[in-house]
Amino acid sequence: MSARPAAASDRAFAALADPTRRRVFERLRAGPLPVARIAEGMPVSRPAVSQHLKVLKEAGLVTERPEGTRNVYSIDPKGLAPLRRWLNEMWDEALDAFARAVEEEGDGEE
Amino acid sequence: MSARPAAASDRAFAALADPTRRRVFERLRAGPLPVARIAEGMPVSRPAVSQHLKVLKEAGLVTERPEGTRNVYSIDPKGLAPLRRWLNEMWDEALDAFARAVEEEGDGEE
DNA sequence: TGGTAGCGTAAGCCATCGCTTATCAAGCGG
DNA sequence: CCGCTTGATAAGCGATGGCTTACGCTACCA
Repeated sequence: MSARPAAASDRAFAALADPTRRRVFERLRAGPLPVARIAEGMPVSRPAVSQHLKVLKEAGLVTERPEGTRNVYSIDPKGLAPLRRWLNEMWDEALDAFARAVEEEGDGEE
Repeated sequence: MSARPAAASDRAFAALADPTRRRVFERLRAGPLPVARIAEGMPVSRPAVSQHLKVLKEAGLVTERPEGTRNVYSIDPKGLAPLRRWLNEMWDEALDAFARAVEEEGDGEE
C-alpha cells in the first residue's frame, strides 16, 4: 500500500497533458474569466470547455466563483506548486547525473 | 497554419502525462540505465518499457546509446527545459493575476 | 412573471493509447 | 559457429478520454 503515493503532481500532469485543456488554462493567465469568455475563439464547444474546467478544478489548478448566472474561473497558483517541485527536483538530479555521466565517459574518451 | 505553434512543451507534457512513463523517466534520475534494469521492478513488461522509452526519446526527454547488445538510456536535461520555461512563465503570470484579482476584490469586500 | 442568458450534466461515439504476447534482429560468449 | 541474451517491433485488444448534441437548471431582466 505504498508503491505509488499518488503524488499531487499526478493530477496536474494528467490535467495539463491535453493541449486543448492547456489552452483553457492558459487563457486564465491574464485574470479570471467566465466560461463563455474562455470558450470564445476555442476550437471546441462550450460544454467541452466546461468539462475541461472541471478536470482542472479537480486537479487544483483553477478555482470557481459563481457570480450571478456566470461562473468565473481563476488560476490557482497553489495547483502549480507540486508540478514545480517535481520539475525542479528532476532538473537538479538530471543535471547532476548528466554531469557525472559526462565526466565518467570523458575518462577514457578522446 | 498558425493557430497552434505546437510548442516544444506539448510533447513533453504528453510524454510525462502517463504515470508509468513518468516512473520510467524518474528511474533515470540517478544515472544512465539499460532497458532491462529500468524494467526491473516495473509493473509492466519490458516491451512496454521500450515503448515508453521511445515516446520519451521522441519528446527529447531521454537519449539512447547502444552499448553492445544493451541499450543505455539517459535523461536529456534539454528536454526538460521547455517544460520549465512554460511553468515559470505560467507561475509568474498566475501569481501576478492572482494578486491583482485579490486586490481588486478587496476593494469592496469586508 | 414569462423569457432569456449562462452553465453544468447525460448519453453516446470515435479515436487514441497503453499493455500483452509473439516474432525478429543483433551482438557476445562458449 | 551456435546459442543465449538484450531490445525493438508487429498485431491486436480493452480501456480511457475528449467531443458533440440534447437537456435541465438557476439567476437576471423587462
